Amino acid sequence: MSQGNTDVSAHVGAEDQACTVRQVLDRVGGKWSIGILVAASKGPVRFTELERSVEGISRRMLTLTLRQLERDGLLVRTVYPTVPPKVEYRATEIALELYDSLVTLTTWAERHRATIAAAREAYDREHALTPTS
Amino acid sequence: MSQGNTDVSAHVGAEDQACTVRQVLDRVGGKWSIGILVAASKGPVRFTELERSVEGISRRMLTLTLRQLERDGLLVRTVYPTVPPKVEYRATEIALELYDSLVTLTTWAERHRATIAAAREAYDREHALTPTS
DNA sequence: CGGGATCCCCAGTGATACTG
DNA sequence: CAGTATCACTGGGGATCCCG
Repeated sequence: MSQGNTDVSAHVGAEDQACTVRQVLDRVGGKWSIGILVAASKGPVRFTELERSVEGISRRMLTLTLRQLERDGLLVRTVYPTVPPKVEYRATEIALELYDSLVTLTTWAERHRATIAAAREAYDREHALTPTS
Repeated sequence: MSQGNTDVSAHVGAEDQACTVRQVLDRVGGKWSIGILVAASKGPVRFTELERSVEGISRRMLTLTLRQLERDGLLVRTVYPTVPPKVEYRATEIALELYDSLVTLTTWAERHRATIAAAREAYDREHALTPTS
């Protein structure tokens, strides 16, 4: 707290920040959370729509992830008691805000994509050389 | 190759964004990555220092995570061939940039901490009600 | 259609001991 | 000091079947 940090009134220390970040990561770090969030951020979406759009997800994981996101208040589940059951999932305000924040990470990745690729290549080469160099 | 723009205003589709975010998440989504990054962002740090500062981490996971971060070019490993071996880990530029981006997530979490807590409580209550209402 | 319940597998992780 | 090696465990996630 020796330094005036972001406008957020909070003056969390580095350790606390790490902790807070972890909380977010635990929330959206799941293998499918982001995909679902993305799909739902474009408007209400139905279960089977998600099943197709997220691509690769199983029914089980779709349900589980949906429940988790709903529990955290990132999605709203609406059931229409029609003859063929119909359920819609809608992203909440905070989910959309979160999505915006995630874009920051995307830009970071875009910016340094080449750098990271180079670093990996260098690392892999250096660790594949025959010992007894 | 088809894209040569540096300004991230690029029009990546939602699906691509989800994919990109996942890449970042896979990189720092590990249980210990953030903690190490935080510790290393404050200046060069030694192995045992990390072992103590990250608190809770095992030698094995420290090594593994360190290697992964090094491979991705987020950390630089420097070995001093002194009598007692000495190795220092230093966060790179892009790691510090990433850290900045992660702060965005922190602020999000701070802002909506109460909202999320309330959502959870509501969800849990609603799903614990005695059947046969 | 939209799930819940069950079984199973394996990647990630922890604990401990050994080495240069 | 800074790792590496080995073993054992856990739970995240896939597959499948069933139900309202």
